[in-house]
Amino acid sequence: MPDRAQRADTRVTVDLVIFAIREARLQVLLIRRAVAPFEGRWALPGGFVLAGEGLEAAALRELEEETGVRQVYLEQLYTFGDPGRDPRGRVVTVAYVALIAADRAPLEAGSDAAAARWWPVDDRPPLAFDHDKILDYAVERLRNKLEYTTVGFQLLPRQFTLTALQQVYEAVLGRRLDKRNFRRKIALLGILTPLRERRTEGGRPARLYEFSARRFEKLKDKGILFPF
Amino acid sequence: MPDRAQRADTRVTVDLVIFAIREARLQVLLIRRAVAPFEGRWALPGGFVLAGEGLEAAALRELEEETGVRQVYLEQLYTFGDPGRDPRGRVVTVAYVALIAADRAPLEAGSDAAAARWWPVDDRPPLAFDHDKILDYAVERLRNKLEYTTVGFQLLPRQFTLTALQQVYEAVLGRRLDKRNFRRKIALLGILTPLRERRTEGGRPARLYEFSARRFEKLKDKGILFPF
DNA sequence: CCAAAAGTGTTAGGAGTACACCCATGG
DNA sequence: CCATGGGTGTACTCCTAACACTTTTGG
Repeated sequence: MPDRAQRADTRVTVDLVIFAIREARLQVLLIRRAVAPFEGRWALPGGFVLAGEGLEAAALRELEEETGVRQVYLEQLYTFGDPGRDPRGRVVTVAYVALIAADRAPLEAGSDAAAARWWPVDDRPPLAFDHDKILDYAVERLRNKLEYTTVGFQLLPRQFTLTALQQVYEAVLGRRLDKRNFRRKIALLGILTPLRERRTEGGRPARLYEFSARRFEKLKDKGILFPF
Repeated sequence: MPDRAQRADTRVTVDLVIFAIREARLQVLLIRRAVAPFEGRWALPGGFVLAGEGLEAAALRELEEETGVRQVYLEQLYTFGDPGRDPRGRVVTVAYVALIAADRAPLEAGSDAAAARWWPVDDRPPLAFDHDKILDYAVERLRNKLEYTTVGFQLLPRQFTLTALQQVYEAVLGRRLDKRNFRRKIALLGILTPLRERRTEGGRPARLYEFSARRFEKLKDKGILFPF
């Protein structure tokens, strides 16, 4: 039987990988650490789980503290607990992924001196702790989930154009998609409600759409998904 | 800032969902609890993570303690940390899924009085703690993974017949598959090495095969998977 | 009338599904 | 020779991917 020293208590944190599409790229919100260890390095936002607080509740609390946003898509990613991942002692962290719509992303990309800013995931600084590993895994999961769920809609405002939707897929997957094939497949799913129009930059005005969760429920039962 | 009482230390456990195919059914290894809470109830095997021990290392250690097997497929499933999930206090558990080949599954299905036995997942007793939720989620994940990875081979001995492979898929997915279509798709993947023959029960001798990991590596790069 | 982005169909190839009979062995 | 499980091919449908031009607006 393990004695008390062996099954020592452990500190548990949650870390957040907060994604948004900005400037047609997949970006992640990072915090510059003000204290040791890794002082001055960029890191994923996160913090300790409080007594009597659920893991997801802790993640939501941290998310609101960092960004001010609520009611966002949040999903548990993985739990990292290697001894030595935190030089201060045994810390197990439960990583979560949050997706924020572009129009709700709170922070402008500031100067390098800012304490928090968005970074493109494929053009970012080295991170503190094992956060590079966590972020890489989050990107991989997001790519996979994009193909068989509706998480892509979480990265858009409520009303959006088909081009904007396609740009989300292209930004996350990191490759171009064929416009006609993309539109046909989306249309085939029948989960979008067309609205009125609105012009944007440059050319011909684009029709706006809304995601129809009701229709999607029926599709999920049939196992119909997002094959891009 | 949270004070000491708020970010109280927490005990961290690992719980194991150990699957095997026995009697052509998907079964799970359960332990009868000898002590409170939930004394006499069946539960997933598990235990505390030791000081200085990684999470996966703890899972492997528990697995070997329970079953004596090593070098099995092991994958982190999800982390459960609701306050109140354990009446003794705050316990966060990291759940793992292990897959054991039928010929390495150590225990015979014993009497009800045994401390550990295999149960069919769809015909099992109610479990202690939140273990029903954990097990249900594990089954769901296994079903999904079966369709786009090679985890199915982990549930078979090194040498197996195509019928045995098909039975694994049928047991996990819970539905019958067409024999000709199944064989064609497996052959198309080209990841099996045919061996010599061996008869088994009843009729015509069946050819044995081995899984060829080398060939599979190439397929993974191309995104070719298991579409059943 | 020019620039800019929106919108729209057809074709060819590959994958999935449904389906029934003969073969090799042991007893 | 019979019981038992092993092994094989075809036809139809549907999904995927490749591919280029016209339309609508603002300036």
